[in-house]
Amino acid sequence: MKKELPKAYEPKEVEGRVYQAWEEAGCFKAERDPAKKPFTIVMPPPNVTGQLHMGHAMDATLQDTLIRFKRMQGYAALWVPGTDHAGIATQIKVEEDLRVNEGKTRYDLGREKFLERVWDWKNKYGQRIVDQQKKLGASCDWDRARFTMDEGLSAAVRHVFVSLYNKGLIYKGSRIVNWCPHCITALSDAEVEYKDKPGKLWHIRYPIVGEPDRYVIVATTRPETMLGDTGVAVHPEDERYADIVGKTCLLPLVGREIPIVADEYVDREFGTGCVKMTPAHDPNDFEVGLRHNLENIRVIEDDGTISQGYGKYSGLDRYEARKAILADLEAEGYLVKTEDHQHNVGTCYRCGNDVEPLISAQWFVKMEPLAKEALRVVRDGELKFVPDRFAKTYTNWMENVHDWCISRQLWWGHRIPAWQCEDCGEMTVAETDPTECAHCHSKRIHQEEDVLDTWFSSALWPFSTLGWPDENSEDLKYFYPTDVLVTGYDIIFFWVARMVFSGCAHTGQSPFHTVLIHGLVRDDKGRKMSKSLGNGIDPLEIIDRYGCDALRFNLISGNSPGNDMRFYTERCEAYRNFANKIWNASRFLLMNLTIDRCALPQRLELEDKWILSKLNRLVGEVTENMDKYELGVAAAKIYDFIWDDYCDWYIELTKSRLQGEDPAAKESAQQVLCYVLTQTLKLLHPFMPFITEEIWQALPHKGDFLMLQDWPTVDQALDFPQEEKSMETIMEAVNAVRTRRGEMNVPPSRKVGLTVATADKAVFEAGAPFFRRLASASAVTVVGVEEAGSSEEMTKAGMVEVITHAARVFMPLAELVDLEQEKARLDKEIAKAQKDLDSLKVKLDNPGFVNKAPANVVQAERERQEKLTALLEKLTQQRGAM
RNA sequence: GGGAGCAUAGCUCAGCUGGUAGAGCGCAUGCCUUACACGCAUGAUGUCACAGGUUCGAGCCCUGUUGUUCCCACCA
Repeated sequence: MKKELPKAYEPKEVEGRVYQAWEEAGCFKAERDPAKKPFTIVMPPPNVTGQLHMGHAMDATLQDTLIRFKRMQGYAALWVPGTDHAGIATQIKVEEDLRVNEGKTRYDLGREKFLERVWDWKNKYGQRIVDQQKKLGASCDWDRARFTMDEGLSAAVRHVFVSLYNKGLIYKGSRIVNWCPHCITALSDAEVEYKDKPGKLWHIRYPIVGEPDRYVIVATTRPETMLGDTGVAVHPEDERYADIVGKTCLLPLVGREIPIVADEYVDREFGTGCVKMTPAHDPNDFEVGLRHNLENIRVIEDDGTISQGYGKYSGLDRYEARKAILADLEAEGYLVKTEDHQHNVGTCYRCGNDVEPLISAQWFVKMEPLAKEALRVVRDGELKFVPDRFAKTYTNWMENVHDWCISRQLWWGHRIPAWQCEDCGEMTVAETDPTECAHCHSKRIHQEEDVLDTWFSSALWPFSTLGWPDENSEDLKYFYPTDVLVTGYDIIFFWVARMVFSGCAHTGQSPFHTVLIHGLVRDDKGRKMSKSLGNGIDPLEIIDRYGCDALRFNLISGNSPGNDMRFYTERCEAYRNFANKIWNASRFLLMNLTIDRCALPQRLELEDKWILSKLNRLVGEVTENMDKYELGVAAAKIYDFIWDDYCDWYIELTKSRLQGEDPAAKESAQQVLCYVLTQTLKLLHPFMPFITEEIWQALPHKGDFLMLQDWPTVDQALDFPQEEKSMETIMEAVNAVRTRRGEMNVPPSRKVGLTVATADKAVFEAGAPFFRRLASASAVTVVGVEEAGSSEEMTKAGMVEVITHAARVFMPLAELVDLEQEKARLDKEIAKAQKDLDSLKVKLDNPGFVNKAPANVVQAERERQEKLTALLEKLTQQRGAM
């Protein structure tokens, strides 16, 4: 049975091998089993050509921990992996590659050839992130891996598009949209990030037509848009301007005559109370324009340059044009003044450039009817957020959501399945490519050039990956709806919200019942990890240095759900040490192991009952914490149990048996050690899968893999509250002796005989061997309370006295005592006991407490009072003897 | 302009339904005690941001204040 393990745990040697063994044995495969309950998680699909970062690592670790836990609990646990085609991100990468290596643009290649390049790119790099996830120990069912542009998922996308279109929930229209002139595409509201930037507020004079020397002064942060001004607005109740409403003014530089209108939108207090209206380039102006029939004149092109027809400004970039226009306004005396002004600028979440609002023909999803159901499922508790405050974030967004712009002027993605007829102008929207116009049967139809927003396909992920829209899909029937969705709070709007309304709309139910939200992993200074800052920490590097288990433990413990965490490499070191601790505890057991079967012995010693009782409670608590998604708390409890209870105490307590002469005692110690370790490994496995599997394989076991073992359950027969207490009185005495020896600087090598005077003779007799090993005792004599001499007598006999609640312990070390120091220490101890006792007395004398507090709390305080009184008495006696 | 989070030991953070404040790292002292120096033992350090309130009892619940971070929102 004996198996040699290296002295220190070497994760690198273990992880790859263990993972391969799991994979080859099919441990990750989820089978549809009518006898089991399903438990499903779909992985947030990372960008197919992306690289694993710390955020992924945390996300995946949480999911893997949950799925392993449920799998061990006997669920048919399915974790669906996959990747996202990531429209803009991927297309930009390939375009960049094309530019750098061949000096070409995508237009040089043409749509078809370019898409071939992207697929090549995807095939080249698509496996990378999957391999990286495997390094994290992810127990996904890889055979079920999906890609958002797979045939099946594309069919789902198309099905949804057609269905929404037919219900009138998808439409095409000319609206003002967020446009990125750098990515040259429309964006959805969610893809715009607002940033506070310092800017200027320019005051410009617009002369009033027919009233020489009269003019209005408008204030603007974007003077270049004046080329597209088609009106000026004032507040209807603004007396300053009442008489000019209805008149027109002359647009400087352009010479266009534009109306002055009155609209509630205008804030009288801001600037001059006059606002220039550029309906084609400002969402508010657009709205005002609708109300007053203002013309929409687009002056900025898709690439951010000024349109033709504006003389020297045409062709200039919008910010170059701004400079030129300002210079001209100034030269011609139209610029009245310039103020500094802080304002909120929309930027593209991909490239960071300023978004240009402009009017464009785009496809939209009508949100209001969809949002209704998505709100209801949360309101009715069919969908819960953990922590629940994120439900509010979600609800708030959903209640105020605008129509979703889903068309993107890209090539990489799901092309919009709509064909426009050149003859009748109507759209034909169909699941299979049409050959003629559905309205006039003309063959002269052509498909829309645009593709769909990437999030349109990810919104279907929980069901499209399971075979939907095929209602006969067995996976869909069995595993859907899924259970928990794990993701960061940063994509609640992008993804979670859209999955929920999509699930509700297309499958009639919320795609999952719980959303577990985690925070961001930041660097050690609290900054977001980012490429531009170069402060990212590569999870693979950490794995390489400290092992996957240490990384996982770090990511799970020490933070609570929904809160950001700072990543400290030092903590990986701490958890590597923890892994090593377990490793060595196991090594110790294996070195002492003579049995080949691990079962609890008939006869249990005091210390066995103590550890078993503690283990039992651990099992209950950890399970409960896991059920409540308190993974960090669960992890901490296991950590403490293994290090403090099992290693620092229990292993030490068994040594006298293991190294003694009694074969039966030897064996029983092994049995309990082995049993407790095995159970603990099961509890730890979801958190630290590799080391636990590796050790378990070396221990006596039944079954093939730890990861497929049953999760431990609470066993009432292993509750030993009395023994726990007894053991604790011994531990208290051991600690007290250690402390005193420490204070007197007695080296551990100096062993002395101890005399223990106690009312619990049996307990301390049972515990006598522990004092030898744990408290440097050469011999232990246990006597009754009445058999020991008074403090005075014992001191005279050269004894040092140590007092605990349950015992007085004497050590013949009087010559080492510094009497003054000793007196001071005792005085301090007495004062503390007295103080505690006093406050206890106040408490217990308070009728409010005695009458209103729960009986068990009152009882506990009474017991404490008794114990403290006894302790104080003993201490006082000892002090008196000095 | 709305909304949310955070404020606990030198640092980073836990603290589950209110019942005598915890961990890791760091620090101090002593130990290579035949599982582990990636270790063992011992020790020091907290007006739980501030002010009120509820309660027999508050780090935890309520109100307000301050500081800080974030999200949402069409003020040019």
